[in-house]
Amino acid sequence: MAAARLQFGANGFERTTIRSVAAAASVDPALVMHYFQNKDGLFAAASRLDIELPRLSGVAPERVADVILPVFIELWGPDGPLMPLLRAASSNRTAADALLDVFARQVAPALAVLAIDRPQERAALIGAHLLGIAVARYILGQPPLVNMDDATLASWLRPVVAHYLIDQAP
Amino acid sequence: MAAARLQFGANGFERTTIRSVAAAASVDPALVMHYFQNKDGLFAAASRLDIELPRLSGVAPERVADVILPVFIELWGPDGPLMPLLRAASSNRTAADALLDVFARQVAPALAVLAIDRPQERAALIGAHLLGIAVARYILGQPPLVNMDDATLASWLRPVVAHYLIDQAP
DNA sequence: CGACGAGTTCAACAACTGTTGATAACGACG
DNA sequence: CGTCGTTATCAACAGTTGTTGAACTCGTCG
Repeated sequence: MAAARLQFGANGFERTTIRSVAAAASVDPALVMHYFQNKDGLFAAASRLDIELPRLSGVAPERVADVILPVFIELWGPDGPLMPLLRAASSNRTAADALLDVFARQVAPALAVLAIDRPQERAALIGAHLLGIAVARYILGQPPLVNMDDATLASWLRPVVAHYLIDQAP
Repeated sequence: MAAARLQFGANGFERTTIRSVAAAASVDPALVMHYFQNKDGLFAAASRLDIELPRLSGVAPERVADVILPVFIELWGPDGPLMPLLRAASSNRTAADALLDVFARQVAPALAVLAIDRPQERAALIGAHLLGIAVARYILGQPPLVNMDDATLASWLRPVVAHYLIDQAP
């Protein structure tokens, strides 16, 4: 399981083979098939996730970025549970849907309680921004974002998140 | 070439086979190999891109979003030339580096002329946000973003881009 | 005509993939 | 003791993939 998570997260779905996962676990490939029937089964098990966000109700909009960012980094970081899904999602509809589901079920509602209107749109925009930072920072490895420390990143994001939550909709 | 671009963009690197590209072009697979030596060669040729951004010098920061967005959509959209690279980048270091190169050479300088300081950081944040919207809208297919029309999206982005360009750095 | 080179096809190789069925170890339990 | 279920391994299959080298077509030029 740990080996599968590691390889799916690092290499994506197609480039991780059942054989390589089994080898990393010092186990026969057929054993992996015995527990999870499919390669899809293995992937599904490896990316099963029950993330929990901090309660946001009562948090001032200007502080939301500071509350969210640590959780965000833990989830999306190189070893975070969402990395396999994100890597796979770019060429796998099922993984993409799983990601959308996580967002719709857990992230959007948490943000929506603070939005003054159009909660879905506002949450989607915040989510897209964070997603972009995850891709740029952890997949592409863009230097300015990799080198930026988390506190600075939070400072940049603070007014943007607040804008998306409470500024007048266009 | 058109078939290759289409398939790389829709399915990513690993899931497009030389055989399927050749078949789509009604051609023998060996012919594809004859022109581009490798599958990598084919991919490189398919994602060779010389994008051109509109000149931004003189544009008011609040208008930058409106100027950039049409170009952005054309580049990152489902059939845009950057989609193959993005899909491949999630499990392919070379593609990721190619994307970073495009950004560093073409996008960042265009944005940097308007930044009041720390141009790399500011450009990277804007780029990450747009990247996130591309992933959420065109790869994941997140409903609120898919359904949002471009003008509304521009309105949301307008103050954010301006903030990243000219607001005081943290 | 004959040679040539570009365009194109054919058949095949070697490697790797997901997947399967048979089959061992082996402790638990009656 | 014998049986059972779990844990594990082995060898092998069928399909696909990137890649290769030989060969065929055909218009051009000498």
